[in-house]
Amino acid sequence: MQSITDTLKAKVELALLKLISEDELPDQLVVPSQNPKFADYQCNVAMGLARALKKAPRQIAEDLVANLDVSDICESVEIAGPGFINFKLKEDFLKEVLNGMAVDSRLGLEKTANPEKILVDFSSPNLAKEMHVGHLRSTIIGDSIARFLEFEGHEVLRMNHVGDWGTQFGMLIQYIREEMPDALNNPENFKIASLEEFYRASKKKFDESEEFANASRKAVVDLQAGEEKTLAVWKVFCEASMQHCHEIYELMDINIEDRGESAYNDLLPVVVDDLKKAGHAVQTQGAWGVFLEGYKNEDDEPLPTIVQKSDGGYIYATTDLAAIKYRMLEQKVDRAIYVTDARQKGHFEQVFKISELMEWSKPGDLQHIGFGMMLGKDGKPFKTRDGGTIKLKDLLVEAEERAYKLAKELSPDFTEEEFKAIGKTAGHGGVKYSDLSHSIGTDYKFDWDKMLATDGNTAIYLLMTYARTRGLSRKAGVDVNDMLGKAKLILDDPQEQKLAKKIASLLDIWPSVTRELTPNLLLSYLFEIAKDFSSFWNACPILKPEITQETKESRMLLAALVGRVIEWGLSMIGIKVLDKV
RNA sequence: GCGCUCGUAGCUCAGCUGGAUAGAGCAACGGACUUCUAAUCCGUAGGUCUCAGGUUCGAAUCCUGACGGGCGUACCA
Repeated sequence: MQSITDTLKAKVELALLKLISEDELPDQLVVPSQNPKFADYQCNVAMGLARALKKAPRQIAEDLVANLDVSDICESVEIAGPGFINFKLKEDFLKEVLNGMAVDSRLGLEKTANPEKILVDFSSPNLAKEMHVGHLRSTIIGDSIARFLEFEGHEVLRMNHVGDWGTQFGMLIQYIREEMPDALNNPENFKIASLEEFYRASKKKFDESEEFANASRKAVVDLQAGEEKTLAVWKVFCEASMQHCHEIYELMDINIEDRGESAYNDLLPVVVDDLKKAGHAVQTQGAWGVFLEGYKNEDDEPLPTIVQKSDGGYIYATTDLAAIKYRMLEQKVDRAIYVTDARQKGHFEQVFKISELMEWSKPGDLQHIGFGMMLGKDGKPFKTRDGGTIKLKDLLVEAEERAYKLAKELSPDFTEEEFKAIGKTAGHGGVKYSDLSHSIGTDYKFDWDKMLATDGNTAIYLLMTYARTRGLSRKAGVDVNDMLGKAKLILDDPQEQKLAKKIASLLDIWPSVTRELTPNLLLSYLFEIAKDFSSFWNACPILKPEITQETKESRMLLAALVGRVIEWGLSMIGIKVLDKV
């Protein structure tokens, strides 16, 4: 469906083309009015065109309006101030838009006209250790972006580029060899109770025993040489660790496909060879590196991106390049999006540039989305009381417990089953929501109390708003969704009008959310619609006896639309709604 | 040194492809419950958008420079 802005834009463009040529058209022809006092929508182009047209802005505005026919959708068009053109919407048109949204399973949001194959690289923990809060943002943001793109109609590959290779694995392999020989005979029964402890125990032995340390180093060599028995132990370990990860993914309702770094092992020498042959990689202080323009060291000398170490080993740039080559050339993806911590920005810039030099990708094919740090309430990195790393599992369990307790406290008459459902949804959902309600790029402070607050921009507030629409159905004895496509809208009360406009503006918000990949924009919209619904709820009775049948049905229809928008919107960040909260 | 990034209300944060009087939540203060779930709503107050220049009819937004914080700076990821 065309959004109201787009509908207006098309008409303004038509009128404007009578005054100027097509390549003189400004970018933003129509925008929603910032202050509803002025208008619903406004056009600000007259001021900008004054110089080019050598006319007073007000005159241009008048000429534009003279050529403009919006009588079917606008109640009034007024010129104000220096040359703002203000549009006031016709109620019938607003109703038309809402009715269109009501009967569409996608709320009027169209699929993309150009579906692409898009890879989203996210989560990507290191298998040597248990997942911790450091993996949270990548997992949550990546999943949400994948959901956006899937909803848009793209083919999305959700890839878990797990760290399953490297020197730290030697130690762990040797530990299994010595302490858990059973694992080798019965790999299917092998389970690591606590990865963290396992790592710590291995590390301890490594530090204490010279013999063990040497054996560990040997294990790395064996591993890289592809020695069969060592590979078998490694595999056992990786699978056990991966199982841990997927327990967490299941808790968080996240779908992702694993493909470890080790999958690119065979490609590493090939990639370096490619770079050498193309003349991009050159020898530098015993290593091989690519000198890119614009990278300098302290002495203003060119700085290379190392792709092969002086000892012949490969490093992360090599692995990432191999993955890019594989993804672009073999998997033939149109685009790849990397969701990692913002500190890796420089690294990806370099790797992307090298890929472009090799013509594996074009500018824009590869995108790095860097997120800021998750900090504690005090503004310092989020840690346990004694300064340790917080395990992701522990965080999720605590979130669930806190939400469960809160529900018990506030709605004591609910059933145990309902408490549990709220614990899970509001707990895990709250973690997702508090993360995604902030802009991705900047650091944000995590605060338990804020995450679980019943007011403000939180998951609970939205869940509760949705539950209200369900409660209304129960009370009325009729599902509000039955009104979709059936009831006739009446928008007499200011709160009804405000809410109706907010619902319609989804059609404007969503395209920029998917274009810019900004979950926080979607969530602040959902919060606004929930707020407007609450105001409406308080001002506009629905089931009171004095309410006419028509008004009742119209208001139930509005409630149904709000419910559907919230249900859909939360699903875009991986939260399922509940009938009772 | 160089590069990236941030600086907006007491606090947490939006807004940053330039538009009218800079927004929201929390906290503060004042109101509304024999309720359609008050886990809510209505209202009040709160600002030199770090600072200084510049571009522009118009700057929180773009440019330059300072100041302050965070991060990155060749063989870790």
